[in-house]
Amino acid sequence: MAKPRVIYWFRTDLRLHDSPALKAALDLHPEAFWPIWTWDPHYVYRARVGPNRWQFLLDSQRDLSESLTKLNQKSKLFLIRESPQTLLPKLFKAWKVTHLVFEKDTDAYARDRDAEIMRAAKAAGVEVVIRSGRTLWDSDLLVEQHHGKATMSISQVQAAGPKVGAIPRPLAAPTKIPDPGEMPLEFEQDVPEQAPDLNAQAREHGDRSYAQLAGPHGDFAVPSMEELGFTATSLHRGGETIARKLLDDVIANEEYTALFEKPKTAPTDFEPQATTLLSPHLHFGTLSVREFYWRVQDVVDNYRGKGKASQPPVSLTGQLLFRDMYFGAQAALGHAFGQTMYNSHCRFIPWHLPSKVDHERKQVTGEYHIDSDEAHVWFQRWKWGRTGFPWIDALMRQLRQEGWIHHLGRHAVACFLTRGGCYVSWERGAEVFEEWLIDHETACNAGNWQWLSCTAFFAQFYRCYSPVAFPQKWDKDGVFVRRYVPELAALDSKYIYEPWKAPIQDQRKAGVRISGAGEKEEEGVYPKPMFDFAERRAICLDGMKKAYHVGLYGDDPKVVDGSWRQLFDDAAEGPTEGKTFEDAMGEGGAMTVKKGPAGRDSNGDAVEETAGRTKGKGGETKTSDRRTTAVTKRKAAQGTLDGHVKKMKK
DNA sequence: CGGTACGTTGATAGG
DNA sequence: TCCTATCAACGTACC
Repeated sequence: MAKPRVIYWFRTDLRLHDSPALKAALDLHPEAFWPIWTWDPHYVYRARVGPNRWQFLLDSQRDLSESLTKLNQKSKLFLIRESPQTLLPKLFKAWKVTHLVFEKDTDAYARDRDAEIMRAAKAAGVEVVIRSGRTLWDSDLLVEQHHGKATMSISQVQAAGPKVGAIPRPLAAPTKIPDPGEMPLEFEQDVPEQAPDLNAQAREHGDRSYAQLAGPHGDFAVPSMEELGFTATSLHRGGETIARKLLDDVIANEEYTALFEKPKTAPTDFEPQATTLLSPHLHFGTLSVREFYWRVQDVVDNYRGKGKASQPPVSLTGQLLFRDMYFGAQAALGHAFGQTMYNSHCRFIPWHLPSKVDHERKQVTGEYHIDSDEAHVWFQRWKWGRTGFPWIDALMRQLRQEGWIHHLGRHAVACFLTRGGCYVSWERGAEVFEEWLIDHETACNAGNWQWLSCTAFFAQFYRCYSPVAFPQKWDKDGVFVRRYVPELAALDSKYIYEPWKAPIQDQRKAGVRISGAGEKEEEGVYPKPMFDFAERRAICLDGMKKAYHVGLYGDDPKVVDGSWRQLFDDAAEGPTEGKTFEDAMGEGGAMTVKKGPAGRDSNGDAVEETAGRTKGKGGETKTSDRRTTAVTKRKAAQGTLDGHVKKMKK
């Protein structure tokens, strides 16, 4: 029998410590061992990845590569620039590979990709070895122990997890690795199609990373930011070395580790932030989640200090349980988990700016309908931190610059965009997070957006975050706002969260004018709030109540074919303008993407929104005209309704 | 079936 | 500063 010639395919596990898959690969005692990374065009062009996450990835790859070289001078992370689906079959042959080893990835795209790779490996006579290592428990086994259903609450995870088994103690890092074999690349490179490149807007020039299979110097090196055309702004850097140092620092502080309660940490803290900043390392696998778990758990078990150690779900280990919960939901629901349409667990709410859907594939296309110009403006102002609400704007600017905001900050901006302000689809917000977060994790992002928008996991929509009151719990003087919205740095504390209330003299004294709608950045000017929050909150609350009463889910035939509109017609209250959109879903067709450009968003190239460039559709229906009028009237009535109701009750 | 307790992180008024 | 009840009210688990 031939001696094992093993490709170890790094993907979600850029580390040497505690990697079950890496251990399995080395336990084969390979004659040749190639640690590789395939530069996947799906990630480069079709996923939304902003400059700061690119920087974090390249950091992580370089650090791993150096660590591999320390174990064997001849080895490194060999980065090959081609789609794995086309590349790996060629490598199997050219390098006489006997085994392919990788860590299990339950993301919807990854499952499709890996199934294809496994078919190719079978055809080539290559044995595939897969190990779970990304979560506390194998997500598929977790689902199995939860009776084959999506894990939708933390108690379900706490019940099903132990049935899968005890969380394994971390494995040691390898102390040596075998030599790589010869690496002939005597085959054609399949150069990927760039378009559509969802990251084109953020690049300074076109992507150049596919110039050669082994990179511009033929040395299998990690691409540079320059090749990709990005400039990062974040100081949060990647790599296993940094991850382990961060973890050591957390663990060294026994009190912090043992007493940690997430809801009590301050979203307004910066330098240092109130939470661990380890999430991006979990995402790239530069830190093992099980190692994190046990290092924390050992501190908790031995804690004899003041107070009682905190417990899940608020404790540090509780945070990891949530991560496994979202992974379990995604493992059970697949592609549908990342969208409303066809998602059996996601409530249908007639949000503005709904996703366009390819009904053949039952997947969203990445584009969206502009059903309301007003909502679209609100969305853009939210994204770019110009809503006129300093708390929201500070968070969104911190997110763009640093790629990270505190969990409760994410709650604040997510609630504001969806059920507590703009009534815009959670999918729009999730896309912005996907692009800008350095710790973006598909499962957690989709899950958390569903949670905050009260479409799944959480239903108490009447608990609404105020952009004025909420941050004052931690930061009365608005130090956080002054840091990220420097226009307001000198404003008196009593106006810091509501600058529109500052008298002209106070504005002048602070060197800022509260004026305009934030169309463009102007020295010394901060926009007026884009709406009356109390009024919007009431309208949204009413819309949520109505939508909950109707009780549709994303996989309901009425949602899919557009006939849901009839259910909202008569008693429609609040923001059901969603139904004015000239969406072809109403005809039940899969033609949502096909209709020609026209309509009101044809001039809307303000949609710098990645796949945006939403081509609208012409042709308002009679119904929608009627609807628009009705809604306008209703809006006016409701603005005052909230106040009246309250006063009457008192 | 009915009632009740609970659910990681709301806002507000009042003690 | 910290605690409580109220606001108007969600779904789920469990007795």
